[in-house]
Amino acid sequence: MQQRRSGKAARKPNEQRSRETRDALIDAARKLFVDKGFADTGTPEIVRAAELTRGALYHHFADKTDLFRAVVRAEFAAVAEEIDRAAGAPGSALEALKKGGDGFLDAMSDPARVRLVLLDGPAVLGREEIDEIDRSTSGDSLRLGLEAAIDAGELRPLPLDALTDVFSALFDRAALAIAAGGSRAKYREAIAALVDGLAIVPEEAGDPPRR
Amino acid sequence: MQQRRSGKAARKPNEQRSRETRDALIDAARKLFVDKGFADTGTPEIVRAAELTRGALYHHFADKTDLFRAVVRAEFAAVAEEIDRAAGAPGSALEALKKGGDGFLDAMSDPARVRLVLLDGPAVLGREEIDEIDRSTSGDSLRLGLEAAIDAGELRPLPLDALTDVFSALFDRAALAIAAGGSRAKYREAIAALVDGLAIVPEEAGDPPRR
DNA sequence: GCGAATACATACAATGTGTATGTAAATGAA
DNA sequence: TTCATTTACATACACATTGTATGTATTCGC
Repeated sequence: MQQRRSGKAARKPNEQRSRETRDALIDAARKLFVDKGFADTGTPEIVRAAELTRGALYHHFADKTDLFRAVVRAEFAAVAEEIDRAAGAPGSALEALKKGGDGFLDAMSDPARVRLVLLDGPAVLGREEIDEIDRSTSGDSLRLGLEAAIDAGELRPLPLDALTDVFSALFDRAALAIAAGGSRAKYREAIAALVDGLAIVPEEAGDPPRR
Repeated sequence: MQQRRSGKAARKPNEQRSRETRDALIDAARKLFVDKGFADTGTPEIVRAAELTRGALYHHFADKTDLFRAVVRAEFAAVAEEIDRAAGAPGSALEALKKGGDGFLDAMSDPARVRLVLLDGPAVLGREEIDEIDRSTSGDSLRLGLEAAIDAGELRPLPLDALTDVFSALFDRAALAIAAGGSRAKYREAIAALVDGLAIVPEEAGDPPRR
């Protein structure tokens, strides 16, 4: 016989082993980063939780920040997926925007996620990198939605960059506030009012929307 | 003769000495926190820049975070002062809001300040404490402005908490984007459009504002 | 089956944080 | 004035954490 199969639980192929180790580290780190923040979480604690050693961590990640990066990326990916799944049928461009916004707030209903994506993320990785991650995962769907609405003549034409950014800020803050105990209904109302305010009402339709 | 006045540069009274030391620490820390971030700035570096020792730092501040807190508080105070100074004559409630917004963006035109107040601040001290500092310094002027505009019938009635928060987010993001090189004019236009969208147009005035 | 690469574990060096302790000058009461 | 106390630091230290260097067992590719 070869050295394998000697009763001692054979090792898994490298690829699977690596993936499992990485995932274990990311999972453990996510929990700790969320509970105590990036700065107050040490690598010894992370590997203890993952039942590994720091050697494994520094083999798979360049440093602690790089592990955090992986955690945040995974979180963004999960958010994007949830939003996509909740997107549903198109309808009007404005409707799509609204749906997307709701999807975002749903996806962000987890305070842990909010902390990672909106608080520690930008501070640790920098806004620049966070924006890049955002674009690469959620596919710039907000910008596209706004552009479509403007092109469809449903929304007043405004600088797209700024508008996108400003709406993104709106939703981010709403998510932050809701995670902190704020009333989701009130934030939805406020945001809806802002969107409606930018909507172009068909000439003869009379009054602007009242609700 | 007494031991004083022996040519060796007498020490200053305690109060003044303390104030100068604290200020020196805060100044040095501010510069470093801005340049390299909170986490990557060590206390040895700070005291070296301030030409003091860590003993002085830990005498005046509970820990590194407490020093950061002092830096951020000073920054908020400076912002509030600038805004107040730029406030000028009242005019309509909506005008006051606009003035306040411009004042904020002016005060926030320093990227260093943006980083302290909008990036590292919330991450290090927590959003809760930052909000409290904000309220205690800028005196909740945004909320009051919005409330006044609503009461004056110039703005659609919406949940004040959420509206305040959402507008605050708008301005914060604009400041962030402008500090990162974005076009101030575009953000002003986008925000102005949002405000106008919420404005109540007098019954007979006809079209909603176009610009 | 064998050399090379992979996936770790262990040991180590450097740095930073907070604390304990020591000291000189300022303060305040007698 | 004197002297005890408090203030404002400086110095020394104990501890934790980070990243790196090194060692080792498998697995991979030929």
